[in-house]
Amino acid sequence: MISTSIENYLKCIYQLEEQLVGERTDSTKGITTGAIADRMETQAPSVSDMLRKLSERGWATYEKYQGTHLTFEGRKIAVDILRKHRLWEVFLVEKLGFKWDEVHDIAEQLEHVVSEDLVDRLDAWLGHPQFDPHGDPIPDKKGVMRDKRKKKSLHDMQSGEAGVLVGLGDTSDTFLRYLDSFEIALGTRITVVERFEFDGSVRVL
Amino acid sequence: MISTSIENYLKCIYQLEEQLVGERTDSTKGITTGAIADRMETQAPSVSDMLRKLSERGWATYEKYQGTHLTFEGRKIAVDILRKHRLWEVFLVEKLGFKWDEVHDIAEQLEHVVSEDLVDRLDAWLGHPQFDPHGDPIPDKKGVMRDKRKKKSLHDMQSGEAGVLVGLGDTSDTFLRYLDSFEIALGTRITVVERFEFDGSVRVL
DNA sequence: CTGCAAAGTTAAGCTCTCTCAAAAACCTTG
DNA sequence: CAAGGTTTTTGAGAGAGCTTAACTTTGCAG
Repeated sequence: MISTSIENYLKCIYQLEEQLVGERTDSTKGITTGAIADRMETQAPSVSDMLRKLSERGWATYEKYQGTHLTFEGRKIAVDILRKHRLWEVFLVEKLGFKWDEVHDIAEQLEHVVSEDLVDRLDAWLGHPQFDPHGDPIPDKKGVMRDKRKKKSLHDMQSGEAGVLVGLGDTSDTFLRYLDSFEIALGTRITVVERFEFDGSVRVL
Repeated sequence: MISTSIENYLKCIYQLEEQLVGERTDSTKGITTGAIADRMETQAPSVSDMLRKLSERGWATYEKYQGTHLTFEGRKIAVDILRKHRLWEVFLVEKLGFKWDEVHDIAEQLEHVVSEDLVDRLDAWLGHPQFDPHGDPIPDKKGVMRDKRKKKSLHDMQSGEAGVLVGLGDTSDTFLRYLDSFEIALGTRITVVERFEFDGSVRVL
């Protein structure tokens, strides 16, 4: 039996690893205890404890002071949780009419419901959606994400360049509501008007 | 914060109390520790522990060796869980196409998801259903069940009497599958053909 | 290359919920 | 109405997951 807590740790580590892919990094060291503790809003000792347990169970590699990496098995579990999370988000927004900034906490609970049959049916009934309401790709049953869109970060765009918003780096409620207030949503066409080099922010249209 | 465990105990006690209403009973003693332990498939000491905790929190009355009764507050929580359980069952059967004997375990998990908004939207989206797939009434937001049908137990029917199946006493998977094998479902018209007094069973058509 | 601050780990202890064993209360029956 | 059997409670303890405090390792700055 995999506890909810373990599922959350695996998901967290997975997402931190994903995040690193985008950044230039040495990656000699794994995901650090501190990074995990920050993201999970818990204390470092809890993380140390859990990392030991995860490596005992074969879901993560872990050497003291060296951080952690998910194993293949661990990644499989994490991706499955992510799949459930994002499918439920689609359900909440498309069927129940929630706004995209309201669904995270609920999906966080629903993602831990255990039933392969349920997930399969939900997926099929929703029409095998490829992206969740925040534009994040939804892995298929085998854990494969087919993200066919060419994504480009706003920071890497030049003045005058245009594109369509397909995803977000920060999906916090406050940021989502901030975007809502400008009527910016997934699918909104955006043109970069001005770049402020001093802090990397941009003004868009 | 109400734990999943507490929710399950409250629901269990509620259902045992409901069950007693139908039976002629002295009811001087409350719901017994043993009955709860049986139904929850746990040990009696766990139940004693929990009853103490429930009464401390004001959700049940409890005197040693005298069994327990839910307070008004406790009953409110139990009914709310039941509402969620049954709404999710409707969802699983009507939207995702599960069979009525497959949904119990999943609903058992979904019922613990916490979000008032979610339940309200689910209820509205399903069209405020009055009954779950097993024919049990779904309480409204205020906890009121409006079960307008006149129910009669099979055991109380005479030979030759007919009626429509609207609910079940036993909703175990095995019993539901047994009924399925005879193509008996909610809404099926049933006529009592024969009564076997020796064990109270009946043959129906 | 050394010393010190930051990061990480170990240790001790808390809560929750469970179990098994033993003691206590209850109740039925002769 | 007492004796025995059943039910319930108490007690001791385990495992998961958390916290704080104390200690260790790391790695950067001088």
